[in-house]
Amino acid sequence: VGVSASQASSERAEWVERARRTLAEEGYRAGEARSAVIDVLGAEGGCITAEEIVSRLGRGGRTVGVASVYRALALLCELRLLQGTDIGEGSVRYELLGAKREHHHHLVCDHCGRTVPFEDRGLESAIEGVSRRVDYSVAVHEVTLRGSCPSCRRRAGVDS
Amino acid sequence: VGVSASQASSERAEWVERARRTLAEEGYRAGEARSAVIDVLGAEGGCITAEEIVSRLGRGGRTVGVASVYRALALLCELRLLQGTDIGEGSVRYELLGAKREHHHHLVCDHCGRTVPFEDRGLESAIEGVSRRVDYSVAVHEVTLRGSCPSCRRRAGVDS
DNA sequence: CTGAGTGCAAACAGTTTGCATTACT
DNA sequence: AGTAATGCAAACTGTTTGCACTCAG
Repeated sequence: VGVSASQASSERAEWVERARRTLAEEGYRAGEARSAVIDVLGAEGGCITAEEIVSRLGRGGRTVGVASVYRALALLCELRLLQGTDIGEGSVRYELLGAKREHHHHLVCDHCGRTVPFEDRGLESAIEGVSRRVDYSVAVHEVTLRGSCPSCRRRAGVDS
Repeated sequence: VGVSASQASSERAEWVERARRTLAEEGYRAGEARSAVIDVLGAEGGCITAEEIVSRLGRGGRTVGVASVYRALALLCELRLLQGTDIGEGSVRYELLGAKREHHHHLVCDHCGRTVPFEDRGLESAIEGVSRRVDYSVAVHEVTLRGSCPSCRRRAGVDS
């Protein structure tokens, strides 16, 4: 359906390794919190919120302060290893950025909140077209599609 | 540039009138706060945050509690007179919904926060295409383009 | 009159910041 | 050793809620 599921785990492992390397190269230390956050991001493959990371870490026995998680996320964004997008749920979801700089967007279920990524070449080129035409110089873009996921639609009868 | 400026004031006046009528028809009372919020929305033509409405009201001498503003906005959204979109600034921007159900999206300046609406047929059809293809049933969509507005670009030299 | 609507202040959620402590390198 | 990184708690922002008061119908 033009929808990409989560990346292969090899890809995610590669991201983790690249993140560590980049951090080191840039002179940042590998502290407990930072490493833990990178591990979770790698394990999850992105599309995750700060809170989800904190709770996942807590469950895994690694107690990490929220502040450190936010600081780690901010740093990874700054180093272009991660990108945060506000899908309008009140919290930001973070996506791994690969070398391929793939653009994907989000499909959000208004009922259960289930969020899945998708990508579409036609959409990208339409956006490129608009970007060229407007007087802002566009650096990034975000697209969110909202509706009902298959299971909520089935469960609730009519959609939306 | 395919960018629509703000609607004609007649259109906004029409919206105000329709909002009042709809509210009355649905059995809601026309209290001070509610009316004031509708007036501001009509005067601004949309693309405004709750806080902006509060401060605009304050400046105009009408003291309205934040809570009432949020409640009025929620009600208008429920009645499909208004649509809130989270552009990722931390606050939600509200747009008047006309009978024409026009789709516009946002161009946000990452430096000064200046937000302008735009519309693009090609983008809409690309989105319709994706919507048809995915397994969610898509009800609404939001697109945000981020970058530098002309004046920030001029002021800061290089963009983004 | 009477309850819908309002304002205030307190509560909340997500995120950020100050600061003393910890632990990479 | 020395400083970057961390954790805690307190601050902050945008939004929501509880509750007594008020005013539109």
